[in-house]
Amino acid sequence: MNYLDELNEPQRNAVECINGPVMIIAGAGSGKTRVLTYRIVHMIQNGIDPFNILSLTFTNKAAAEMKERIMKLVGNEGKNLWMGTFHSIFARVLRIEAEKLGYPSNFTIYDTDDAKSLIKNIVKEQNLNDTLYKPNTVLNRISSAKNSLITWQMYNGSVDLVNEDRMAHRPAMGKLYELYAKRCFQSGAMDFDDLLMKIHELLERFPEVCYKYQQKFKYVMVDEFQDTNYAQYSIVKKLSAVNENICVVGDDAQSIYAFRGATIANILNFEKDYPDLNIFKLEQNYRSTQNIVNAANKVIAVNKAQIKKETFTTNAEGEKIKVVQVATDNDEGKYVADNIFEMRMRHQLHNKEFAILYRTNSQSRAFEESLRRMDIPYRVYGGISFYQRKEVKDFLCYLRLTVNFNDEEALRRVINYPTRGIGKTTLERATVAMNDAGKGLWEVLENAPLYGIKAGKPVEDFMWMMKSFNAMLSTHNAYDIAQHIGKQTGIMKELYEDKTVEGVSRYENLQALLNSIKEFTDETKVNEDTGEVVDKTLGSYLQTVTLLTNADDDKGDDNKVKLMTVHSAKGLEFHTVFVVGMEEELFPSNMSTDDRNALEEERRLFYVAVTRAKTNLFLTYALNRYRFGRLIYCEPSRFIDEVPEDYSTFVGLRKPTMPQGFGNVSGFKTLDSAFGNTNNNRNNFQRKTEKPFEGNSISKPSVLNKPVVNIAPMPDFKASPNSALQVGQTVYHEKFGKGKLTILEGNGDNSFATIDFEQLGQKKIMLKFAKLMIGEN
DNA sequence: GCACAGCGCATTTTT
DNA sequence: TGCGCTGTGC
Repeated sequence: MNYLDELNEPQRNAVECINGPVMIIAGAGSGKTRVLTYRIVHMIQNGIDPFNILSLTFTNKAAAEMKERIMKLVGNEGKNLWMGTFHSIFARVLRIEAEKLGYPSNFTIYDTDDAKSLIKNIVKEQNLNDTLYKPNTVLNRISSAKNSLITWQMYNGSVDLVNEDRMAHRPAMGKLYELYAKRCFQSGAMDFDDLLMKIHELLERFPEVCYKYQQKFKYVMVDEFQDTNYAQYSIVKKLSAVNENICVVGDDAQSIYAFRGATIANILNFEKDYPDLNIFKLEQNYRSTQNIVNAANKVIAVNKAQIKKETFTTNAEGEKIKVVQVATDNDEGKYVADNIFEMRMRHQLHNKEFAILYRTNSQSRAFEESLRRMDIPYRVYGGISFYQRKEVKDFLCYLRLTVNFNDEEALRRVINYPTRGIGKTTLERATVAMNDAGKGLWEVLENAPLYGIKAGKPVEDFMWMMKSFNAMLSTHNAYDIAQHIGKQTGIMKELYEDKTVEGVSRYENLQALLNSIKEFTDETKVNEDTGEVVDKTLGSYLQTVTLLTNADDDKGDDNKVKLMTVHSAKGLEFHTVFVVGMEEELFPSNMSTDDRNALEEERRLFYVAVTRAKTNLFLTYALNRYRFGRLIYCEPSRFIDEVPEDYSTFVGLRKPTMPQGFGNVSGFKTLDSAFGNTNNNRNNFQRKTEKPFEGNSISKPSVLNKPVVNIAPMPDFKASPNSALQVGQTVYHEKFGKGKLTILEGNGDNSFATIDFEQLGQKKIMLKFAKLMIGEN
């Protein structure tokens, strides 16, 4: 069968348009991967050499899957494609060209933990306030500079940036950037952002190198274009400047990584940069029911910033989206587990067809408990990856140091692990000497007397041992060296003898790591660029390993319910999806509610969550939730309101409580009232009510977030400054009317007022959102 | 150098 | 709440 016949018209047009600049706007579930795959197949079948095709993705997994699909269609030729993540592809190029930039070709890649640890050290060495200069804060600042291709020299030369830092009371930021960059360089290390910035520098400074890769990559494709940052776009643009065969695929509605420097501006600039651009829009959704697609469209339409597009589907109308209110986070867990149990039986579904999606990882606990209690197998995604585990990282640092003595972070990590009597003082003195002399830590320790410090026998022994490891590099493969290191350092023995539960698991983890290294040395790999067999040295192994993440060792086929953040659910689909914790402050996150762009990103995130569902979608929220150890009241998320009633059904499981507002007023019915229970007792959410999934759902109330009672309009409502508020005052709320302020608590953005409203009773209100006007007493 | 108590602080994270 | 970091006491 001809692959072109499997495509709808816009899909086919996009596949067939292989020359010149192309932009494919692909709505959720519109068959994007299929289009990308077939487009490459189409190129190859039209005589384009796979060696000349570069295809960039965001995860190794996505790349691997696509490559596999292509190889099914074109055979082994597909192996010659350059397909991978931005970082892995460019790391490969940088290995070849590193020396031009003054780096060793076996440079180390610092992961985020290495970077933070280095920053922490620098902040300490500079005697700076570590609450002001938190590693995260500093790294984010440096990272966003790098993502915008701003070097430390440019940074310090920019009046705006320097001023910004001064205003934020962090005047040393530019200096920290400089020191950080220099230390990385000295360590022969690049962080993730460097992999992009340095490639750009390479192409910019060495025209002949640039030309070489422009000739090589005659066709360039970029997936998830909405998630690229400025640096990535600049690189891609440069690479394709000669042939201009560049194809980008993305969906602005699914841009959820702006917080990491991704910018939708790239989509808009693309249209500007390539006036003869061919644009294709894939708007037919093959994944979800009409109810889900329509609801998603309505939700995303609330955003102001977006490219116009309307997805549609010819799928069945489907069941309505269930909006579920429960009393507490534990009830939410129970509700979801009960429903999975029930639906599994009733519709013959597998565990793996269910997903529970939440905004923050910490929400997983309640669900884990309830799933365990019902014996439903599940898997939690996210959290720390295998390679970030302490024992794994420690071991990898030995390997890193063996290959690159200048790798300062690795050196610091292992120099006294297992303990060998090299203490803080030695390292502190060496650090001072290192900074004075502008040399690396290894060099200072190696020539300690030269720098006026005593290193001592333990240091000498350690360095001698490391050199002996290093000497094995040319004679032994990665596995042999790794095993030798495990023995020689005593790490394996130490962990083996630890018989605690954690100790056993640590030992197993190291065994797993060793196994994966063995796998690496056993299988023959061919460099896709040159066709030569990849060597099995430790250096080669380390090149591949740093860029792997937990998303890559996904055992996605297990038949288990999947628990993950909405972010990590991107690109996936499930029969039934529970989007849980649909509450203000949680989703949208409280970090996002005071900034329009951030809020719109949260909404796009919600859009991503909704569009993961094929058949059934539940949106659940709790009225009370334990957060940071306290029981707090929650308001339903504003996003719930944005899901039109035409496509949704409200399921009330517990009598809603008054204090949060949105209570049982004007036509709002709960299960209790549907059952004729007119108990009007407020605050009785402790009371056990009916079991979930008994199917007594009723129409979603229309009052959520809308004025609940007729309140006489207040002419000229003007909020008083929060600082002027006092307990006992009569205040006016824009929507809730007149009331008496009874409690004031918190401060700044976290200020709350409890107000006894004349019409509505007590409510706790966050001052950041609800401005109050002070009335006359 | 280690074990433990106490404090403070909490997003999301393809690389 | 629960984790990670810091300081104290052996």
